[in-house]
Amino acid sequence: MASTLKDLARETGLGLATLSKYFNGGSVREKNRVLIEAAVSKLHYTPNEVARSLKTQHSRAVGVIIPELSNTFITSIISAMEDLLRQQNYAVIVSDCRSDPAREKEAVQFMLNRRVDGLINMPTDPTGAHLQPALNAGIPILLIDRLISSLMNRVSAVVIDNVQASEQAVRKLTALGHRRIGLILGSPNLYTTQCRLAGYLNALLGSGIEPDDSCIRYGDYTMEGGYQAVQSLLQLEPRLTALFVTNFEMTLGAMLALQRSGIRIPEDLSVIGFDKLELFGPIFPDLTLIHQPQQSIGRESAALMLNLLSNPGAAHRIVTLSTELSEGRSVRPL
Amino acid sequence: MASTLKDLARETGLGLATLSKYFNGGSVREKNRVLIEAAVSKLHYTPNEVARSLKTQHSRAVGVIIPELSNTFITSIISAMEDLLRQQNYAVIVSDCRSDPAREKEAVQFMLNRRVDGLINMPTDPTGAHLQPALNAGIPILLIDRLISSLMNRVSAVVIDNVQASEQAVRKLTALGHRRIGLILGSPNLYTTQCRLAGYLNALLGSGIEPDDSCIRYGDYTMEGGYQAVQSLLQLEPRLTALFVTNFEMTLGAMLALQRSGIRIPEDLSVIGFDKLELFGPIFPDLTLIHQPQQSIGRESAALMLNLLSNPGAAHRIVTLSTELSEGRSVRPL
DNA sequence: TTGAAAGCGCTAACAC
DNA sequence: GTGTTAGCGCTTTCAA
Repeated sequence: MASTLKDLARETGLGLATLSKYFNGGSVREKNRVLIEAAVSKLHYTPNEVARSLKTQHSRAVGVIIPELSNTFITSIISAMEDLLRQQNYAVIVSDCRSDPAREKEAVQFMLNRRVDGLINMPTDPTGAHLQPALNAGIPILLIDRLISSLMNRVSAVVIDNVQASEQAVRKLTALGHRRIGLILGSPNLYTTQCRLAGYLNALLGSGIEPDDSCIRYGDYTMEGGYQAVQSLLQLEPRLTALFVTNFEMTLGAMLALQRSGIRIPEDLSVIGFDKLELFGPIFPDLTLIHQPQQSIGRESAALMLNLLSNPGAAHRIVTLSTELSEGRSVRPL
Repeated sequence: MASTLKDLARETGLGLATLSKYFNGGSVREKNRVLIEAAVSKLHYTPNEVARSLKTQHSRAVGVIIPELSNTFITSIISAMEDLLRQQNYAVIVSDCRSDPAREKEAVQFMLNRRVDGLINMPTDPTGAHLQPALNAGIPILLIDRLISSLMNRVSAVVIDNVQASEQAVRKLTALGHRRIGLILGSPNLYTTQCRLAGYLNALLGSGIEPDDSCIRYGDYTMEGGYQAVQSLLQLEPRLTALFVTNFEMTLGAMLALQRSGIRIPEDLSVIGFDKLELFGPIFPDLTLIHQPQQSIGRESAALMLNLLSNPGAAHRIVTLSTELSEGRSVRPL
């Protein structure tokens, strides 16, 4: 259907090598350049990347495997990433594995069959077993948001400093005299959950506060989970004086639950939330929160992957981005 | 690096054709099947889809070009779509053109260079000029969410019945006696904006109400836009008694503005919103709204595309899905 | 600077 | 059922 280099060769009388060189930025005689360009527009020639991929053994495609596509935390990252990758002529093949390890594993094989040059993965399976085939294939792997300890030095990663982010938030509360501080976390087996818990514990211990399991809830990173966690925490005696919620959806759920219980913020309870400056801004303008730089995560990921792609020998790196504590008016001294 | 059919041939002593047949579901002698499977696992063979694509002239990839990746209305559609396409072994290559027609045009060419078998597009350029190269290439094109009138019969589409959705919402208000009904729309040049305006006008005229331009605002489909539109509409004299907001983000913005102005719903104003049952549910549980079936849009799109892909001659179809009016408590008789 | 020719890994005649 | 072979559209030696 589409025209090929052969068609161009016939049209211009030139050889394949000359044409190929022209399209790959080599220098050709001026009069041939003109000849080629005329033929290109006459025949509507466009290079066939599939053939090119087969020959060069580079698909100029990267596979992106994520746990959820309809989550703006993830898609803002992907969006920034895709932008940079496509600028370098890399195609982004996405696969949403719905937080299902089995699908995730299939997705890896799917990507390998298509011979992607690299793999970017926000992992669902915390063991990283699904990545073994990609490691065998020898393509660069980049994790985002979540590390996998058993894969250190074999993959790169872009994450935020979860321990420090959480510690900073909780220290802010302890510094103001709070000692009964509630914590709402995601699923226990997630990397980010564990780090954010560690940061919380660090902060408490740093202030000589004995951690109390009854102040901690696991809310699955969903709005519903945040809502229920708050309802459950409100039963506690002695009451909490402060609360730290560790992702966007749960913060939303928690705020709604608090609002409906008639809890005043910060008079009755100091609250620090997580993520999405731009969305919370209009909805809860006074909320103090930890903000993750999604754009930077996406850009760093793309840059790191592009670097691994063009320097096949390059050592793997872990890039840790820091978060920002955005001060609102939802926290007050005890 | 990776092993090839040739390697398998050497290992098993079989010919290429036999191996190829085996991998494409043909029948081979039982003892050869065993032989092949042993060799496959020994050599870690995985078929090279790039080579296959070149040979068959089918990439088994579809390009998805959208105006925004960090928008859950869009990504819930893509998510459902990608799921079905990957099940049929189609790769989904995404490109976020940031609502920029120039990028959108580049994205089309990018996809064509990669020889995608089909293109799915939520169009930014309402003229459809960017799709011309894809039409020339003869690959199936599927529009989602927005039609392009000049391309009728040359592309397929999956849309919701915007006129009917809007008309239904506004008729509900007129039936209850409302005559001063505010309308908040997206950008004037968008297909959906025009349809939703048409539905509004139909409903008013059906009740003998003279439309009044001063009741209509264009809010760019953003939360900020919805917020400002409400502030502007609140100045009107005589006052509105009802309001219809035509997408998710603007509904959110409008509700916040109303809440902050101390307007009681439905006592002071009847309100009907748009989209996202599941998110509004927890936030504004009593809101009456028009709900678009995103999952169905995604599934229908995938099914339609798969059909076009396997029946190259198939005629283009426009699939119109209907919306659902979810009754809350934000509307009352005048 | 240019052209001829080989080959990337696969599929699909075709002959056996 | 199986093997041989040509060729998809490109890049890349190598020689001119």
